[in-house]
Amino acid sequence: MAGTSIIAKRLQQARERAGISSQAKVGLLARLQVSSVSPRMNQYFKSKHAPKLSTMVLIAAGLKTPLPYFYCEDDQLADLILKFGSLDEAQKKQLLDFVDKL
Amino acid sequence: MAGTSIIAKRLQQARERAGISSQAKVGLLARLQVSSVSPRMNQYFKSKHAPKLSTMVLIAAGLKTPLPYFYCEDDQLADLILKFGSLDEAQKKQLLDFVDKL
DNA sequence: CTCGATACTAAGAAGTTCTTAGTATCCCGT
DNA sequence: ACGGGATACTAAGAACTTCTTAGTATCGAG
Repeated sequence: MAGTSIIAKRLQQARERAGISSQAKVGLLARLQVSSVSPRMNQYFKSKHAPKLSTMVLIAAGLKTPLPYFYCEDDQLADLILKFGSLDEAQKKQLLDFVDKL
Repeated sequence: MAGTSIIAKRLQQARERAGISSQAKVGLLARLQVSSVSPRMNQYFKSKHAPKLSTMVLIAAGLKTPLPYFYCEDDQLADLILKFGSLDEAQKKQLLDFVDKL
């Protein structure tokens, strides 16, 4: 049984944000094997099992969401990670400058 | 065999930052079983195996480093995650306000 | 060169996820 | 109300991964 449920919570949020109509379709975007994608994704969404890292990399790519987002318990930091991913290079630099001056 | 080597790279950086003299001692801080901590940690540092999530949670706590840091490929974002962890609540709020205005 | 500490490896034991084969539930159209 | 399709969910064994044991290798200090 999976220890924490960080991944399940973030998967659900990312799915909602992307407006994906089923758990299984999240797995299909990650190019997981069609025949088992539905129970497998359900196991992740219900945190019955934790996906191994290489699987989580595929899912993160499929959802176009930074990998560390799915391992982040802190909601504020999760939000920051998400927004960082949408910035252009100049904005990223600005943000890093700002944090150094705090 | 482990897919990526994100974790290994971040473990090494966190270890150096904390000034810990051996791979095994990182595992001891995480309260891993003494008898197998040395090969086990070596497997993580060399990315022969990937620690399961519940183990990585312990290691992150032992190193007083945010968990998502160890799953972050992007160096800029890794840096941001690290620094976010050291801010007080007021500073975190300032940072989140700033990113929204970008 | 020897010692202690650290790094590393192979291979089987132990534990986990992944697949198969379903059932359950929800919602919509008739 | 009923049937059908889509989605959600579960048990249990197959397949695969990590974890443990039992070492060897390497490095630096004395």
